[in-house]
Amino acid sequence: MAESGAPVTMSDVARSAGVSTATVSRVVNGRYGVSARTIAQVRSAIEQLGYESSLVAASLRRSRTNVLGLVTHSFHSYTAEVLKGVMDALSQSGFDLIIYANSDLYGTFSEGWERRHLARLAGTLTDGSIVVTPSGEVRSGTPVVAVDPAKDSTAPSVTADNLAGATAVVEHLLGLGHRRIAFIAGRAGLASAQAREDGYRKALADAGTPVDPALIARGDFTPESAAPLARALLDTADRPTAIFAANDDMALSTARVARDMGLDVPGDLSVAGFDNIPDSALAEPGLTTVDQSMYLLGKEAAHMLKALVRGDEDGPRQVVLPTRLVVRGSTAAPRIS
Amino acid sequence: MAESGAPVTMSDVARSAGVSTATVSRVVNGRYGVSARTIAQVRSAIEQLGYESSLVAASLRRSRTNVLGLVTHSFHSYTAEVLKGVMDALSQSGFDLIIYANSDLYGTFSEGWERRHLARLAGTLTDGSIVVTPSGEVRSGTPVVAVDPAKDSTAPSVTADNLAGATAVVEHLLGLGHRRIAFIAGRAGLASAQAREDGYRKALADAGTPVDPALIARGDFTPESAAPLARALLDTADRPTAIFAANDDMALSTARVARDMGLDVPGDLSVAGFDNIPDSALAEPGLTTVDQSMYLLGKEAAHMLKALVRGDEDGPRQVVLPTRLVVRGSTAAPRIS
DNA sequence: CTGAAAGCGCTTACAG
DNA sequence: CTGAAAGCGCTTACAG
Repeated sequence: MAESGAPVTMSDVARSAGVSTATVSRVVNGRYGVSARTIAQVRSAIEQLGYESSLVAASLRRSRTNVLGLVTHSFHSYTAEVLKGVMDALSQSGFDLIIYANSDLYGTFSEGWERRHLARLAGTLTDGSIVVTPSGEVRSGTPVVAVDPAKDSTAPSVTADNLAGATAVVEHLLGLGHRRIAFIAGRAGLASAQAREDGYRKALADAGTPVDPALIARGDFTPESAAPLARALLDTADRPTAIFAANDDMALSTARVARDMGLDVPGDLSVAGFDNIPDSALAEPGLTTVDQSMYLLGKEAAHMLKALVRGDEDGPRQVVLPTRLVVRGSTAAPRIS
Repeated sequence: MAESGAPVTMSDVARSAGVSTATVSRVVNGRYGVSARTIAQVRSAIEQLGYESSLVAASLRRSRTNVLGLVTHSFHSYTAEVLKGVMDALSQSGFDLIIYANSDLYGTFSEGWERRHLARLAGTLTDGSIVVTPSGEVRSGTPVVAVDPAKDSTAPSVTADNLAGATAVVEHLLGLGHRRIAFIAGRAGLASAQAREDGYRKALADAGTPVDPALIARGDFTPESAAPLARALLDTADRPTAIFAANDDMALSTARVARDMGLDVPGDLSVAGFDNIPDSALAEPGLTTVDQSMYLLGKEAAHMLKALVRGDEDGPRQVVLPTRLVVRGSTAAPRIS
C-alpha cells in the first residue's frame, strides 16, 4: 500500500504499469484515446502503489487548476462563517479551495499582505482568489473578489449593507425617544467603518436631529480603543443617553465601562453595536445590534469568483447584502429627565 | 507596478536586471556570493515589476518548503478555534500554513478524504500536515499530527481528555443524587466517542452503581440521531432522572424532546452534554457540559508538527489536554420520588 | 561572483 | 492508441 518514504510519483506508476508517464497522465485525467486494457493496467498500478497526483506539479504545468484561493490575515469565528459559505458555494462545483496564511503577519498588521499572498498563489496554484477584509485595493493576474472591501475599492466585492444597518439602529434609538446619541467610529480606511458612520449621520439628519461633533469618538474596532472613549463620553455633565458603537466588541466594552461608572444599562444608558457576534447574545443584558451574515457574504463571493473565473462576466460587480436589526435588552427608552 | 496580465516571473526580472535567473534566485533567497551592485540591480527590477516568487514552482524544486498543511472536511466554529491556535503557534516560526479543502467531499462523508488531501499536498507543497478529526489512520510521506484522532490511531496526535471530562460530568450527576443516568453515545469509531462512553462507565463503576444496558443509546453526534433515542429513553415507566449525551448537539436535542414531552429540565430530568459549544450557554436553561479548548488542541498540534518537521523527535507523541466541567442550569438534584 | 544546465512532477502538442 | 520531448517557474550543484 502506501509507502512511508518518498511519495509515489507518476514515473513510479508508469514503470510499474509498463507505460509512459504521458499515458498515466491521460488515465489520471480521463482523457480519450487510451485502450481499455491500458487503462486497467494503469489503474491497477495506481491502486497498488497508492498514487495521488501532485497538486503542485499539475498546477505548474496546467494553465487552469480548478483551485480557488482565499487569503485572510487572521481567523475569527466570523472567518469560519465566511468559509462555510464559500465551501457551500463551491460544493460539487469542481473547484477546490486553498487557504493561505502567512505566519509572519499574524497579529502584526503588515500593509500589503493581500498582494503578496495573492501573488504567491496566483502565478500558478489558483485560478482566482477571495480576499477577506483587505487593507487596500486588491489586484492580481487572476480574478479577485473582496469580502468587506477597503474604502474606495473598485474591485469586485461583496459587503453587507452597513449604511442601512447603521441607519436602522440609530432610527431604533430615535424611536425610543433618544436625542443625545453618541457614536464610536471604527477603524478609519475600512469601507464598513465609513458606511456605519454615514448611517449614523443619515438617521440623525433624516430625523432633523443635529449631529453634535462632541458626541463622535474615533476608535479602531478593538474593545481597548473604545473603553477610554466611552469613559470620556460619559464623564460629562451633558452625557448622551445612548451610545452606538461601530461594532459589538466596542459596544460591549462601552457597556462594561458604563457599569463600572455606576450607570445602569439600559436604564441610564442604551448601548447598541454592529455585527451580532455570539458574545452579544450572551451579554447581560443582551446587546442590541445589527446582524450581517458572514455566511452569505462568503457564499456570494464564491459564486462571483466562479463566474469570473469561468468568464461569465454578467451580473453585478459590487454586491451589497441586506442586514437585520436585532433588538435586545441593552436599549430602552431614556429616563424622563 | 503590478501587471494586470500574466504574472511576472523570475525570467522577467532576470531580463530586466540583465542577469541570469540563477542570480535572481540567489538574491530572492538571500544566498551569499552576490555582489552588492548586482543585488541592488535585481532588487530594483523586482520592485519595479512587482515580482513575487511562485510558491508552487519553488516548492516543486525545493525539498523543504517551510509550509505546513492542514486538512479538514468542513468548517465549524470550532475549526476556527483550532486554526487560531495553529496560527498562534506558527507565528514568527517561519512556517506558513496552507489549508486545503476539497469541494466534492464537503457534506458527503467520503472515507479516506484525509489520505487523498494529504497526498496531494505532501508530495511537494508541505513539509508536514495537521489533520483535524480524521476518519481513520493517517499516513503520509511527511510528518502528520492528528487533532482528535480516530480510534486505535497510533499516529502522533493531540486530543482532549475525554475520559476525565465524561467521568467528571457523570460524577457531578451522581453527586446531585441521580442513580438512573442514561447515556447517548457518539459516532462509533471516533476515539472521542469511545472515551466519553468509557468515562460514563467508569464513573458509575467507581460509585458502585451498576450500568443498566437499557439506559445506553447509540447516536452519531447529530441532534437528529439523538431525538428518537431520547424519546425512547423517556417513554418508559422507569425513566432515567438524568441523561448524559456524548456531545452538546445531542444534549440540546434531548432537552427539547423532554420539554415536548411535558417534562421540566432540570426539574423532571437533568441533561448534560460535552463540548461547550456557544449554543449551550445560550440555551434556556444553560446546558451543563464539559469544555475542551479547541484553541489549545490546535496550538499543541502545531508545536508537535514543527518539532517533527525539524527532526526534534523528543517529547510525548500522543498528547492529552485537560477538560473542564461547566455546570449550568440543566442539571439539578432529582425530585424526591 | 556569475551563468548554463539539469531537474522537481506533471501535461500537452507533436509524431508515429 | 502510445511515447519522446518540451516546458511550467523555480533552485542547485557544477563550471568558470
